[in-house]
Amino acid sequence: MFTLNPNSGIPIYRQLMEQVRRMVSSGQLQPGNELPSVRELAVNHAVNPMTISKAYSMLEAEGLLDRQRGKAMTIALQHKSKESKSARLERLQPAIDHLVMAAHQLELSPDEVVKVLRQAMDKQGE
Amino acid sequence: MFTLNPNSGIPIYRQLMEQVRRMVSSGQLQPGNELPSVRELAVNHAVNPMTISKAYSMLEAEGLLDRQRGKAMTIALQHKSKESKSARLERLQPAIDHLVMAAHQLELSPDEVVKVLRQAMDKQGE
DNA sequence: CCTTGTGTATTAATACAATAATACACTAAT
DNA sequence: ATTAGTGTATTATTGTATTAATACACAAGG
Repeated sequence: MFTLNPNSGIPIYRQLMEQVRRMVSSGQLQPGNELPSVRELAVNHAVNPMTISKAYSMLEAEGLLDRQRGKAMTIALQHKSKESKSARLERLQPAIDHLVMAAHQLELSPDEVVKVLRQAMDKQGE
Repeated sequence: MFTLNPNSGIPIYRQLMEQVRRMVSSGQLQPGNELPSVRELAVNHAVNPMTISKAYSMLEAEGLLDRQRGKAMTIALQHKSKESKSARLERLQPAIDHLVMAAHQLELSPDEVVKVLRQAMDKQGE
């Protein structure tokens, strides 16, 4: 469900927070939906449960998640179920900017970058 | 010359290492070229000199940089001046992969992503 | 009731990233 | 020779990320 890379340099709990935010933004996670349990995610990704819990707690502090004792975390009910396309494009912007910077430093043209991007995006189911 | 973001989560010295590697890969930095001084970069980016030095030292350990006492770091002479397009595309791949993941989670289509990517890339000089 | 499953608090330990303030060895130009 | 400019080593300190091992309070189902 999530992609956590322990070697990317980005803290694991931040990777998870970003991905939950994005899936809520798109509506793949809807208000009321339960998130995977802390222990399940921890085992699946070979990570300490407290690392997952830290991400969940911070998302709750943001108001994105609801917490009920003894139950799984859920997407906060008062949250808009799907953001506009422009809002989602804004969330994409950091990844765009990073790619553009890398492409310029590598002296790769827009056409070349777009080509490999389309190849990567078309591999939907794999 | 470089773009260092202290809030990205990625360690500053790793950001710098990646960018030097890319600019050598493209030939924007050629064998024998001098890098900006540690102190200059540190001041420009409001960062500790030792953080820059750490990046330089690790790149020297990789064989990418040459070091002469009392002089600026230079791009290693025995380094191929420009990598092939396929090698540069490989270096771009992590940024592509990250963008693709984000786009899927945001449920943005290839066309939508390509559109904003082209807009961002066409802002060459600003 | 009891068991299993929620998230979380606690304490300790480890590792890493970054800063700060000095100091050193060296080069190059004045 | 002096000065300014290289990178680097050193020591100390701070903050953060992560792991580990327990333990707690609660919910839900048998």
